[in-house]
Amino acid sequence: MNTHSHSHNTPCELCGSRKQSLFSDLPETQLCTISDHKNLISHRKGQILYYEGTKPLGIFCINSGVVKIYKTASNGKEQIIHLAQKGDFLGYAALLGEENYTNSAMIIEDAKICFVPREPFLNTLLKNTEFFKRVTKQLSHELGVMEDKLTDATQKSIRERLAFVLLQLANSYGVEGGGNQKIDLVLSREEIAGIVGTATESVIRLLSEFKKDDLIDLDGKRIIIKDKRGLARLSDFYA
Amino acid sequence: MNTHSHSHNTPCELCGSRKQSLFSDLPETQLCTISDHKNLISHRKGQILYYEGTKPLGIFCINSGVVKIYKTASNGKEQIIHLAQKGDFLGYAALLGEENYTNSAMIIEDAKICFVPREPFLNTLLKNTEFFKRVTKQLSHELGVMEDKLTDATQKSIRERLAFVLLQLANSYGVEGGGNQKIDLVLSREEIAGIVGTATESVIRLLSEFKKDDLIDLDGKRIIIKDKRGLARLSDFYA
DNA sequence: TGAAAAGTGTGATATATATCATTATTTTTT
DNA sequence: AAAAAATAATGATATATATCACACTTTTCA
Repeated sequence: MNTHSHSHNTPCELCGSRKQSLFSDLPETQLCTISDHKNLISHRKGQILYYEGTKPLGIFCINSGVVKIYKTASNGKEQIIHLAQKGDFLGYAALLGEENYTNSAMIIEDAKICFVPREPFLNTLLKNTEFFKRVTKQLSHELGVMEDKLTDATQKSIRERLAFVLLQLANSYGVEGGGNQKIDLVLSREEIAGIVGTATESVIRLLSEFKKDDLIDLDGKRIIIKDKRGLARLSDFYA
Repeated sequence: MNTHSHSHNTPCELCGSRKQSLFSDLPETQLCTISDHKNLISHRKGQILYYEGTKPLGIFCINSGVVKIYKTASNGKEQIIHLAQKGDFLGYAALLGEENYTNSAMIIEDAKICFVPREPFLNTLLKNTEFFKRVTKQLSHELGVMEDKLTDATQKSIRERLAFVLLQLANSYGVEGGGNQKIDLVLSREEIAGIVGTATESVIRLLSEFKKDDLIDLDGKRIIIKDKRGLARLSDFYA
């Protein structure tokens, strides 16, 4: 390993996104094991991290950028399962499930991502039960989230779901400005449709409807949330 | 513990459904720990095992019978997440996720179910890494299944989904008879609607349409699969 | 055993959303 | 900077499915 690649390959101990990740509580020695084997790679928007149906060789830990996790349905449309960002782990479910990837991952905002090979990851998991528990806890949590998504998908209208998705995006990617919140993430209308689970045209139409109703504003691809409460009412999400 | 309850409380070592469960590879001593703390309870159809939002105190292992795992949507309708049967574990995701139950569980076919309290279960998990891995593997697998369900829910029609659900039910609960397969499980039309994620009337209408098209036959609540291939074609499920 | 309740089946109707077609706009490429 | 490609927007249309209303049947239970 040369000096150059080292300078790009910050050790986990010093990694800023570690604190937000499942690695946050790992003791020094185990962190070093991970760190020694990991490999930081820069990815440009549009690149594929892995494909559904292929064999996982390790896990990915996002240092910066945004990744969409999606499935391609039999009609060719993409269902986006979730958007992963800084600190998120990718691909560990497939690894732990001893299955091929059940989904694909594509970079949607330029990203730096560490790859940790199977062995050091699994070894650390087995050596450190607390860490194992933490990973399992995350897995269980994601299962609960998926149950919510399924229920919403079958029982709510597209309008409700879109309003809800906008609120979630604002939560995760919102930046303040002029009293409003702007969703600071470039998503095509087609991708928004993939998150909601609907047709692109429906998203376009509903967005302009929301704009007409002063719930949002459109600034090119960016969406500005003007009336959070109104969207929440629309999304049927109280509680 | 008196003789009576003992006779009802077969030790795990002798339990017939154990072989199909996550407990199947547990060594004798650990199995005894579980066995000593478990409690077998008989449940009648309609009884609730646990409610969404409550705290899990242990896990359930189904010895016989069928349990529906469901969520109640904001419109009051039930989304059935899955049907659990002999050998299935229930509630471990909530336990491992250290969260309240994210769903509810109701008996839909008279059942005998063992309850294993939190502590012996978690202790065994931590003592036996192989067992822990196996549970985690199952969890990961379920996550993949949920991704499929979400994608189907957003991208397939109700007709396609109903056809697919019938095939799955035939797989899990089918009994041979007269060359055809009969789904040997009593589900109300409303419950089928809850699995598919649609309105009860739509299920009723589509079922009679399937019958008209000679894909199925209706014998009261039971459904007889006459043309598996036809249903598969309809469900858009090749591969 | 008979009344009440729950579940099933059918019809009429409304409507949200998918689909197809076309134009306008933005982004990318050369 | 022009050309090509991709994306966004809008309109017209079709239709699957939800919803409401009511009759019929089966199950529950008092």
